[in-house]
Amino acid sequence: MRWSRLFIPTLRDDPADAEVVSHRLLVRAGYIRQLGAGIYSYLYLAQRSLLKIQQIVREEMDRIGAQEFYLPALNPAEVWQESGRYTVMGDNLFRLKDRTGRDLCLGMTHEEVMTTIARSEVRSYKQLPQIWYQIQTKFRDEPRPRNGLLRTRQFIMKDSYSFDIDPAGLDTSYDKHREAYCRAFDRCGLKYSPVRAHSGAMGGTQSEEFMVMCNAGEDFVATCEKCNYAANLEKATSKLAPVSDSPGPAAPERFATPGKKTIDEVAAFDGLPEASHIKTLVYMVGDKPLVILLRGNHQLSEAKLETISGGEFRPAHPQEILDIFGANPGSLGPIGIPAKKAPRIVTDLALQGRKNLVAGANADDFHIKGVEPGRDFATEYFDLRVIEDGEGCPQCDAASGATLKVSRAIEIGHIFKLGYKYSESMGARVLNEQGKEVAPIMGSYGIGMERILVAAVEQNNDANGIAMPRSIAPFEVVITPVNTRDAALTSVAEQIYQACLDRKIDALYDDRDERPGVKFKDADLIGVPWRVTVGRQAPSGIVEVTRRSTGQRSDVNITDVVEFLAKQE
RNA sequence: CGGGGCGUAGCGCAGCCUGGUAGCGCGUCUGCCUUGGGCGCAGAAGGUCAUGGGUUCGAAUCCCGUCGCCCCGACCA
Repeated sequence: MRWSRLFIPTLRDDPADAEVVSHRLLVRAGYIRQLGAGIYSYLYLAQRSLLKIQQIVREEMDRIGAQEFYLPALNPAEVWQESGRYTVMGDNLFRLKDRTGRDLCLGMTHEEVMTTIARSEVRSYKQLPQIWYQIQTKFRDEPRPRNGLLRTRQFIMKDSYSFDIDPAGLDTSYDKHREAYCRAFDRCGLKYSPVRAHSGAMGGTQSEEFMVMCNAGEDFVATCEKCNYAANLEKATSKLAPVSDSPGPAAPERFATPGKKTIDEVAAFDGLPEASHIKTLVYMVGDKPLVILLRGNHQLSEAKLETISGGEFRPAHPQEILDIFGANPGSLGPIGIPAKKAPRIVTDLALQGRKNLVAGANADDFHIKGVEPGRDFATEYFDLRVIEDGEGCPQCDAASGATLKVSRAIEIGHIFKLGYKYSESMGARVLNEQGKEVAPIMGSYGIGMERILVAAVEQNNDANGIAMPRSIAPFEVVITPVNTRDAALTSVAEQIYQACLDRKIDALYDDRDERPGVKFKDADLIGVPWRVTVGRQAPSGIVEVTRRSTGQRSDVNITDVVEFLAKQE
């Protein structure tokens, strides 16, 4: 392509409304323009890049035997009502009505549509396994779109769905996806890590996210510095330093704590560390209260709560708390809850085996000391807290001193064993070898296309702009004659450009009548990985090749330059 | 949904407090010049000041409403 004929609207200044690097650079480099909140137009450069990303993903999906479909984005509401997600997804689902008043929605993923196809067409275990995928636009009415292409309301996703006759089959489909994802992300030039992920209330048995560590990310990942442990913070566990409690009294003792409500106020008042206090939280699961006990200095993980709550939950309102406990937040505890309420009490593992603790007395301005879980109240134990940076790795020997580091990350892909949720709820059935009707077991697997682009820019940029990995760069090479009015230079440039095309190298010919500085700046900004500068040495048969990522330059004979370029990364 | 900020030329911004008919830099166009890192000179075009209402002789400026966008939080298969 000849740059003089292209629409590449680069900007000198950063756009005012862009914060994160990738957003700023993609706008400045003329890849994208915003149309509305969370809605972007992908201009020529972004489209070229995204098409390359999609092609890589497509090739890797095809390699594992997956079959590409093209499915409707516009879905009848009934399909989503059947799976239950019409209500579960709440306001995140874009909803609309057609002229006759029928309810429709815009697909945010395609479990429902895929399952609809499977249930009406797949009859026998002999037809399984199947892996079906699509690379299409998805719609989500995000409460808060942000960070350029990172979180948008319309985006391109590769999503695939596997159907297997049994869990072993699902394992195979899942593993195939894992491999395909690693290959695809490697080919895209990303540094990423698969991490254990929270599988949500869907009842999934296993789930991994593919994460790219960078500050623009919205997710948090805990990684071990010494082993391969890596988990989403929603899922991460840790080893805590053991706490030895003094024996304390034989039975809990009530004491006055006038005006002390928060853990740190009570701790300062009674002189015991925060870790010797019990934090009491109250949630409503449906219309039933759930009491959650944590160590005073620990944080509740709502993601972990979700796996044990058995339903939709929310923090209890002050009035509900008063009704249950007869006391206000700040003085709540597991002992002395009015018997007729008898709420379920769950306790974080960090409190198991502890004694001589302080909890609220369920009377305003009073606490109880000498509390021992198990002895003084009955409870179930679960992992319920959010781990913190610097805690011990759950996988390493405690003696090794290996600690976890919490970092921000972008989720570029997610693989997920769905189980029977959709096949059950939507009535997909096949006959097994015994002639018995069974629900196929499903997996669902997603990759965010724009997020690969975003992650690539986040990982590969400098003060001059983007340094795109070659495999997904809009162009692989830019040929830059230093002076377009010098026919000796332009004829060499033209010749190299044509030779690149013949050699199937994606080349951009910067034939603009601009000063060299302008061309260099623009080439650096848009991130073309290789530049061939046709300048002062051209008359003696030499051009200069510059690698964008490192700035490294080599003088190359004009006759060799195309082969040289073909060999580089 | 709660909190904060912003909306003036394609982009970045000033002007608003203290009302008097809109300005700067970059970009764009024309001509000259220049050609290895956003060069220089001269000239030009380009604005319903987000929008609706109000106050006023007069509103970008003051008041009220609405819309949009950004950030923080809540939320996020």
